[in-house]
Amino acid sequence: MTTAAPTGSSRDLPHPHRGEIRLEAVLHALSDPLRLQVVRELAADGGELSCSHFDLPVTKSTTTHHFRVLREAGVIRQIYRGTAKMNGLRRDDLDDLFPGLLDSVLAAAARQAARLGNR
Amino acid sequence: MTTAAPTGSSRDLPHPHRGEIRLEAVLHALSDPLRLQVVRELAADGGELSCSHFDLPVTKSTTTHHFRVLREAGVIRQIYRGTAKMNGLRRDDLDDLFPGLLDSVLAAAARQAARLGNR
DNA sequence: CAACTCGTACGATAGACATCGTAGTACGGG
DNA sequence: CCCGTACTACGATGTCTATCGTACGAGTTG
Repeated sequence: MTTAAPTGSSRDLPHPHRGEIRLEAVLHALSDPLRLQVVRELAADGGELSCSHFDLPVTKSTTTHHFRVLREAGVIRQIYRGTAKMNGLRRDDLDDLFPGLLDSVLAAAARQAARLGNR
Repeated sequence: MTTAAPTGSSRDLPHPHRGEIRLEAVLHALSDPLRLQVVRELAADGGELSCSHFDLPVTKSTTTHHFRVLREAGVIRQIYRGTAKMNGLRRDDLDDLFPGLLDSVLAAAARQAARLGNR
């Protein structure tokens, strides 16, 4: 299935180059509750998750929109793998540009979730 | 008589209680370039600065707006001192709620400023 | 090929936000 | 007591954003 090629998908998605990632855009991307939740799950998983894995309380159109915001801000990397689109955190790039930032935000999110009664 | 009250000012500004500060609101407040710049200057100073100390490329109305966003997000504390309004970072509260977050953001901002040619 | 799944594109809409200008309020000093 | 300084309040405006619905495109599989 799909031979052994690296998912020779022809559909490519535009990602900002590492040097183009702006702190303000990253913070803005993370300031939305749904997007922050997505990032938390991606971080917890550590690997790649398909868009459909997330059960967000919005329509698919809106989900697409949020994933694009995350991708264009440089927070996640998206690649097509067959019919699914896989999402992964750009940990390497973010840690290189802003050391400790992602971990602090994730820790803060976890802390707040615990404080407010995580469910 | 406010006896030994600190600057017995009668004008009080509404601040969120420590437990009401939301991570998303903080991130959103910091995602604006002007507000991030203000926070950086406040952090660098360490103390309190008046609104008029900042030379932002916007009108005073807009400046007022940005300071209110920062205050309502719980990032800064504002108090009237005579005719001036002094602004200070809520380091204690932020560090307690989200340890390391503020420092990471400040470090990231400094890093990006250096990378993009700070002037 | 046809059907199905996954996700996109586009258009619409309501709300939020950054910005301004003008008019007004609070304080302190001459 | 009047004026200047510092900041606010309000209204207007253009832009951005989150959301939806419907129609479509790309892959996989029967």
